[in-house]
Amino acid sequence: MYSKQLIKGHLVTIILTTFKKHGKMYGYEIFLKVKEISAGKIELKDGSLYPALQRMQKDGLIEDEVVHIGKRVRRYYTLTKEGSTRQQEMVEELADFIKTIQELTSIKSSIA
Amino acid sequence: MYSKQLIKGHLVTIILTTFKKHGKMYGYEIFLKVKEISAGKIELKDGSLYPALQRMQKDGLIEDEVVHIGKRVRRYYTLTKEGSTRQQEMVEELADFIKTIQELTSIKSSIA
DNA sequence: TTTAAATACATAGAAGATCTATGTATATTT
DNA sequence: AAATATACATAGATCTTCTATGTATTTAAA
Repeated sequence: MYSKQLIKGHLVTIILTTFKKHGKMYGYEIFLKVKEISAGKIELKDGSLYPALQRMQKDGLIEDEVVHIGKRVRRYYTLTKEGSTRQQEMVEELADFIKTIQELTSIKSSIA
Repeated sequence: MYSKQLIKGHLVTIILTTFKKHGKMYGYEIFLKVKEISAGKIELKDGSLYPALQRMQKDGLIEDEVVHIGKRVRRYYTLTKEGSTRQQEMVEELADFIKTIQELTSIKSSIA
């Protein structure tokens, strides 16, 4: 399980990335998928997930569609084009960042 | 320049990592070093840096030493053992996390 | 020599994301 | 019948970082 701090800065990245792999998902499904594909390292809290989904929709990253399953309500979300672009940007930036950090800590760079 | 959001979650990691490379530093020096070694991609704000240093000291990650340079005051900081350990943990966790994220986005895993 | 820029630290208050805690219901399993 | 899983939601707290501001010295430029 990753630290709270780490999840904190990357909730949107995590959710967007999960959408990239699975097209259409509802909140609870996202929770399950993220847990599964992260091998249990990421367990989103519903108190974080649902507000995040609302924010992301407001920001135009995802779109929703309400479906009635028996007496239950399910709110399905799909990535928008903007959301897809954003996902790519965020992952690339993160990869670049960790590269920078790792260069700093390498033995080579600390001797040079 | 990395996005504000990205810096936001990793200020402490950035600062600790810079200490790992350079032993003893004062605030403004950290600002300069980080800017230099990140090739301008990270420019810490003093309003973020100084409070962060105070927090980190309170948390036992760094120790300070006040030095008078002429009429100026410089507050030098050094990594504690705990700070050094924390730095390693944070970088390792971040590397693991980005690996998880990247696995999710790879073509292979999205086809499989 | 006045002015601007760089050096050096600091704090107050705002903004924003996420967490904890709580609430409401239905469906399924024990 | 009770417990657990499914499903969504919100209020308020917390924490980090940002913006804005303040103070003061030193150096470079005009």
